[in-house]
Amino acid sequence: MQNDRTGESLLFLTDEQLRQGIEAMFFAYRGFTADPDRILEKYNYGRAHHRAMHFINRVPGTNVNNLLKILGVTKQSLNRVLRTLIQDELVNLKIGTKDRRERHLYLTDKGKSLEKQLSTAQSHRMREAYRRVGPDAVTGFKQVLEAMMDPKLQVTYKKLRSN
Amino acid sequence: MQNDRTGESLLFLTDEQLRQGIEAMFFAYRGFTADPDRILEKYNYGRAHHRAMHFINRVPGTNVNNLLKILGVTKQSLNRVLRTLIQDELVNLKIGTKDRRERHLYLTDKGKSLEKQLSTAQSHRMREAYRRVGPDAVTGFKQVLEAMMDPKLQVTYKKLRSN
DNA sequence: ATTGGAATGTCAACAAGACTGACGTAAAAT
DNA sequence: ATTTTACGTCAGTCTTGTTGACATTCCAAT
Repeated sequence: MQNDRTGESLLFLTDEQLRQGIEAMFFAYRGFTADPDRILEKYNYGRAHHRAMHFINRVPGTNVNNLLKILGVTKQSLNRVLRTLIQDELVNLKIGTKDRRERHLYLTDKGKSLEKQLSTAQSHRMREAYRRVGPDAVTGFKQVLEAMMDPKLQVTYKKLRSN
Repeated sequence: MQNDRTGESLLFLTDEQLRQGIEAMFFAYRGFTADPDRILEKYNYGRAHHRAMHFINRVPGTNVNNLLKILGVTKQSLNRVLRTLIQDELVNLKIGTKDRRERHLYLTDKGKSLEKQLSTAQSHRMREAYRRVGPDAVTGFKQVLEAMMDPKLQVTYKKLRSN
């Protein structure tokens, strides 16, 4: 017997249904990163560079500490990436005026251009997926993802929305 | 029939909406892997071991080549992981009877037990998320993820469902 | 029966990207 | 004056991915 798709049926979610969700996440994430990865390879950058650029673009002028919290890596790990991005003039440092210990991060025009290229590629796949499944599915998609986040990251995620 | 707002509203998908989707994937994937990662650490295994065990459990008796296609890594990379899993007696090899070049992979009882532990942890988070958002959102979630996969992986994903 | 190619394993070398630990410097806060 | 914070950096390690080269086994076609 099939479960009817009412609220009650969620109490009887099968292992199989949950496994499908797990596998969907796994395979979809591969697709999600595939297009930017191809572009990054040409410039000898990796996913770590992409993520840094994405969030520097999203929160221009962020300091390093804030970026660390968003990315969830160590400062040593981020520093390695930032160093190359600054050397290659994709990212600019500005020392804080109020607190001169802080470094504020900005994308240069060159950085903005690459970031645009990457996000366009990534968005394109997402836009296509959205188009195929329709707006209601998109709403559900975002709701489930948000509910799967760690509480702290959920807060971070919501804060980004209000920028 | 599709929602009649479909075509229209999607034409106005803003960069902002797409960016939110990108960030939701990024943050949610962190949550998705967080619980199993904590368990794996105790046994000195990594995500690669988890993935291998997951799919060996899912497709018992799979040969190496098939597993390689699912995982999308090189045989050398997989081999390193399999070697430790076999040494630790989590995975069993059986040489094919029909084609004796092939190695068929199975989880041992010990392997099944760890896999169960990992999938329980991962499913728990997903079940909670599903419960909070309701069944319609879950449907949308899976639809978008499926639409985001590379076509070949989409086929792989569907094949797994019919096991 | 021989041979070509497929499936698999294995060695070596390497790189990205994560980690920990330790240390240094500048500047803000107490 | 001292402590704390923000940031950078050096060194070493680990996982997980990569290429390339080579060996073994053995099915299948000639």
